[in-house]
Amino acid sequence: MTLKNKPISQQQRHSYHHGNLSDAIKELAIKLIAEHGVDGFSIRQAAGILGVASSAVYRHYQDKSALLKAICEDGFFRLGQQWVSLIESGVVSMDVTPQAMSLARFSLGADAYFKFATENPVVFQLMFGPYGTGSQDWTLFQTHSADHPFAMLCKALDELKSAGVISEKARENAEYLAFSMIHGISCLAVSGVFKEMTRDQLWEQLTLVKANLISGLSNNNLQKS
Amino acid sequence: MTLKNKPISQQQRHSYHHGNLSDAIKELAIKLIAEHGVDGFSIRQAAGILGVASSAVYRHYQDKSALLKAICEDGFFRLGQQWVSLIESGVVSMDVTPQAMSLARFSLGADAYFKFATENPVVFQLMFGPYGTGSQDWTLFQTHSADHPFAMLCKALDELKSAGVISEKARENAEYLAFSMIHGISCLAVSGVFKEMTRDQLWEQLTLVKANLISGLSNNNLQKS
DNA sequence: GTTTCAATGTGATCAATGCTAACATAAAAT
DNA sequence: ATTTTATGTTAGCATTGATCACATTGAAAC
Repeated sequence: MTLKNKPISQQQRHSYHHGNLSDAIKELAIKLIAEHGVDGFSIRQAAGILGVASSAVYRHYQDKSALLKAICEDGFFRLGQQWVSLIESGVVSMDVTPQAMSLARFSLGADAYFKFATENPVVFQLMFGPYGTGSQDWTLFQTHSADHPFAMLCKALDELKSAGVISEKARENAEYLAFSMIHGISCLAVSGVFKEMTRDQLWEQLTLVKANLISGLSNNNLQKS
Repeated sequence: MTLKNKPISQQQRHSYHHGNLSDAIKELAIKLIAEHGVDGFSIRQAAGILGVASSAVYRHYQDKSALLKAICEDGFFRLGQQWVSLIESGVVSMDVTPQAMSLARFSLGADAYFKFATENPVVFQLMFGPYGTGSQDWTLFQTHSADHPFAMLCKALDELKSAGVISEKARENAEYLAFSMIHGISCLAVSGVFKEMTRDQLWEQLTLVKANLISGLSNNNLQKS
């Protein structure tokens, strides 16, 4: 996602060059996929809506899967951003214990993840589908960069350990455990399984998951099956 | 999935009628999707491999999405079957407490879910994708039937409650909590996020999830965030 | 046993799609 | 001003999903 941010142009362009086709097609693709599903989406149709020849798209993306993968990359980036911004926006009262602080920050991070998933269902599903983490070249889920969602989760868990909420032993291997749970509820919320729940009921389920996770981690009796 | 089970015929048929096209195309579709992705799969190619005109497929499925949905239906059915069979195969020693018994049965159920997902990644991803739970007509995830995976999960939780492993309060709303966790780990295992883990490491993660879930549920301190 | 008919498979065909190639234009670099 | 690079256009090919009229089969009805 570059910095130029022209909105999807209702106003038709009159110049030969579109000006921001690379971003515009990603934005439009998300909208169209939401309406007609991922394989109801065609580059030709999207290009037509943008008033551009379909072949122009191939100047920006090698093929259809490259376009979808780019959307996934944006998704991971935005998810990371929102995780940070929600955590930082939440730290207003300063007279809290380190324990409560680390818990609140962990909770807000999970909220950000869940919020992103439910507000961007198309992108979220793409991110963990064949064009995202399922794709061959493994650049999307590199956890090394500090602003990656997974790295943030690890950091939140570290804080819980430092604050003494969870033990050192519980901290080990807690990453994938916590990730599984937060991802699981987000996944189901987006998949249609929770179709009949209200928004509030969905968030209530997330609350249960978070509470259960922390409770289990602080108990630290992780005996084998 | 009907009962006739001709294997994918290497031996070419010589009769005008294929005999079991309806099943054969489903079986082949799963194989081809595993190789070339869901939108690299074409009815024409599959029909060609089966030595049949592509139009013949449309005698059995209204369109491509109907075929994929049928695969999802089979998936839910088989998952239910395997859940039952794994549970029942595991109950050999009879001199155990009801607590241990209910725990073991719950654990085996979760194992069956995870096993199905990792052994049938294509079907599992389809099941919770646009053609499965994400499809419009809501027949796939009707939890009413007793042999449905979700119904079995509920039953396993009931047993935990009856055996006194978890409290009545913990039992409330535990369905979606437990489902989220078991589904979450299965989902990630299949999505490619855990690409670098060995099979044993994957199962270790599942063990952690199960332990954390039970631990949290038996603590029952589900305070709101 | 013949007839009838529903189930299943065939071949031709259409519009839409992914993608490429050769060419055109604008913007940027020199 | 000229050249180069980025971006867009038109035409076109091969493949696909889907439908049509027609062919073949097997089994039920007679």
